[in-house]
Amino acid sequence: MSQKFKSLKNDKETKLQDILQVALKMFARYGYKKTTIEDIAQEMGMTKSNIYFYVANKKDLYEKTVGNELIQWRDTIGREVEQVEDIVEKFRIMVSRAFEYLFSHKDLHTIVVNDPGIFTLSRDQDRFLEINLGAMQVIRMVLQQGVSQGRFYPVDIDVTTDLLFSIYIMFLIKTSVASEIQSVSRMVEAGTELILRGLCAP
Amino acid sequence: MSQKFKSLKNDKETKLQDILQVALKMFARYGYKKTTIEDIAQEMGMTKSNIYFYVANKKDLYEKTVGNELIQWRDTIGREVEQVEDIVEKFRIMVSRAFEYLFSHKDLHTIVVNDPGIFTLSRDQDRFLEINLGAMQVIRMVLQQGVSQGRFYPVDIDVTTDLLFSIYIMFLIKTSVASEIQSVSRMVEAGTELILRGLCAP
DNA sequence: ATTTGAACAAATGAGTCAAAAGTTCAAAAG
DNA sequence: CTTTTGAACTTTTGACTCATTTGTTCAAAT
Repeated sequence: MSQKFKSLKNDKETKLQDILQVALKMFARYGYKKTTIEDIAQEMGMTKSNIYFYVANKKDLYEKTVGNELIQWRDTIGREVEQVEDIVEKFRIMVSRAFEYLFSHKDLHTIVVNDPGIFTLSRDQDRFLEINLGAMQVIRMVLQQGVSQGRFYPVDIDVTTDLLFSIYIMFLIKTSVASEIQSVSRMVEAGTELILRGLCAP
Repeated sequence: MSQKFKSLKNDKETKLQDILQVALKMFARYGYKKTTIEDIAQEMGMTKSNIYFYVANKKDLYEKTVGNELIQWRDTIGREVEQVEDIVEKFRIMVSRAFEYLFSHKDLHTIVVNDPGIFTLSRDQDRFLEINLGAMQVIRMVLQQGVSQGRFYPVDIDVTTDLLFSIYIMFLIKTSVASEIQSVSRMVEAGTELILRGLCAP
């Protein structure tokens, strides 16, 4: 029975994932407003009322769709960072791979461009706070390792994590504005080296 | 005649300044939409049509009002920075005084909170680009001095100026969101020290 | 050079309405 | 017991009208 229960849950979770993939394409192509539940149901070959078996409402569907992508993004970078030995190199990889990921996932990138509210500098209007707290955890780990290894200055971990995450979001906002992508990547590079110099103890 | 011309221009400029001061109070109190040209004219003791002798239209009045404040802000900080000898202290003063200024000018602060578009990370939707380019000039000067004195690493001045200005705007956006003011000021302090360490050559 | 009043133009808010989209749920299907 | 459906219900949207307010212009007066 536990077996059956689990397999059923898996089926539901799998179909939800299918829905989220379809929704991702739709939202990227038409935007939130122009995409209807019926559109997505049709593409899935089901009726729109059935969508409500998987999500609570349209907004929930959208947030599950975007949130799903953000989680994969975060976890991918987290895994890649873990595999790097040297702490300075780890920091560089964390930054560069995070930006590369966004550029190579066009649907997510399009959604982000059309919905600037996804990245916000104000914590209390962050619709993906929980996910972002996890992303901050990646930064925090790197700082902690650097400090405990004696490679970094003994900075205040919490404040510095907030600071670096805010700078990261600032760059994401800048890259989300279609124009000026070239100048931003130069700024990211310069910023990474400047901050690494500021972090590293002599 | 040159004398007369000049005094007349001064009168006009002076009255424009009066209008901008009245408009500042009004816009801070009621916001852009709820403030009418008639409100301001009445407060000035003139008719609304006369306002158009000083400004082109309502939007122009608003931008002159805000722009005027931004220019005073920028110039005040610029003057204060000039008077500091030591380059590191100069950098610290530039940052701390810029934030203190905003907090001590409540009308400007209120307007900024109600119109988040005043501070934008996207250059091509910056309504005050010209003024902000001047503000960046203050940063650029400090960087140039630091580098030419050999106190700072020979960083790329243009890219680093862009970077620091973006971080500055990021902080302004965060402080414009009523909440979390305390945590932001700690981040500004931490950020200033981190960046100074990254800038300073050993 | 400044100011005004009167006239004109544009924007706004309230109200109506039908169509479209979102949502619920009892019953059917598997 | 899980999943799906069709039909009914509710909410939102967009198009339209209309009176009022607000923004803007300009010739004439100060």
